[in-house]
Amino acid sequence: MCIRTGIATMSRKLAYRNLPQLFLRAREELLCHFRPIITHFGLTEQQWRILRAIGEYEQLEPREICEICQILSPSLTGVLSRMEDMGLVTRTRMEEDQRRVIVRMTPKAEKLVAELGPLIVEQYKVIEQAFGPELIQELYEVMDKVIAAERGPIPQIKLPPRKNWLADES
Amino acid sequence: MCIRTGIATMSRKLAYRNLPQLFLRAREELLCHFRPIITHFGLTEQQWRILRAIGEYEQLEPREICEICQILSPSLTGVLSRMEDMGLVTRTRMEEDQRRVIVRMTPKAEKLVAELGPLIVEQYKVIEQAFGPELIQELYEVMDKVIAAERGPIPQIKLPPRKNWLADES
DNA sequence: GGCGCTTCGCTAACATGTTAGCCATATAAC
DNA sequence: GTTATATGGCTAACATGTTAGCGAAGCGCC
Repeated sequence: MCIRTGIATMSRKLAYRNLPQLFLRAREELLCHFRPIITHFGLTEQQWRILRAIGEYEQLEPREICEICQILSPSLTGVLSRMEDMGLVTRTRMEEDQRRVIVRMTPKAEKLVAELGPLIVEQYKVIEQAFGPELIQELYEVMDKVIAAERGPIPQIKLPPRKNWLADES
Repeated sequence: MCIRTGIATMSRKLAYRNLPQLFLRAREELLCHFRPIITHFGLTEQQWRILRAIGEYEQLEPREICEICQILSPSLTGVLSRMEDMGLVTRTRMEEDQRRVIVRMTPKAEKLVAELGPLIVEQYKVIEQAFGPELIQELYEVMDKVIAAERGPIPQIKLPPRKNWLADES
């Protein structure tokens, strides 16, 4: 039962299996327990992801944040400038390379993280108990196989010539 | 190596484990191989999800689509009206209950699905081979445990009184 | 019939996702 | 040195995600 939607997980299912969609569902199944905490502090999911990442590395460049937080560059531009306006981060151009930028936390953001972080950990423990530590362990292992595995490039199937579906009025 | 970003999977990692983020990554790891197919036909991810769902059930109401496709109601409103403009779906109010709506595919959309669907299946097989059928099987099993499991309600931790972080200039 | 309550889809306002492409800077080739 | 190329962050345009709340329609109760 999800907090946000109030929907008991899936009354109607799809017959076919769909891994990306399962990942989406599973993500939401977890996230809906963290979201209230994050929004309570006036942050968005992405803003929290970014703060947490900077907290790990002291400072990061936008490219690195994109990679670590799974945020595309054009999105990040907006998120960072909003966070700058909120007084959570600072952006400084690098001396050596005028293209690059360094993103750091402000003291205010550090205090926020110091207060928010432990609550996330606490909620995580609650969830781990509810799911069962074995399942959580199993999840980490199988997800690592998906993400960290060394695979050759996956071939892309050939696509048929493009048809103008939108114009087709038949 | 992801098609979209061109980034070899994760050069910098986070020390802490983060399941929601792992799900996000894993989802992208798969989806980036399907996205080119979907966009080739002028559809978005969500539009394709919806067409595929309607294809299963013949007809659906918006609520049901929201649940099946993991799309929130306000998003769906927009997606559906765009799809209506594109001539892919029709929306009809129910006679018995004037609040409710029935969404159906147009013949054009059916042709599109008939052409697109097999390509997705084909690409899926390629991916399954690359990942290894055992891993895929393992994924389905563990994801089912996460999603379909009967769990009691997960308690929400107590939150501290709200502080006005944004106004705090210290 | 009137009243409170719920459900359903919707709008509004804002944040983010997604694609394409621009511009300045840096780097490599010549 | 000058040119070509690559890189990093950015803008623009559109689609979707997210929260709050509205208005009409159904439902139960009196």
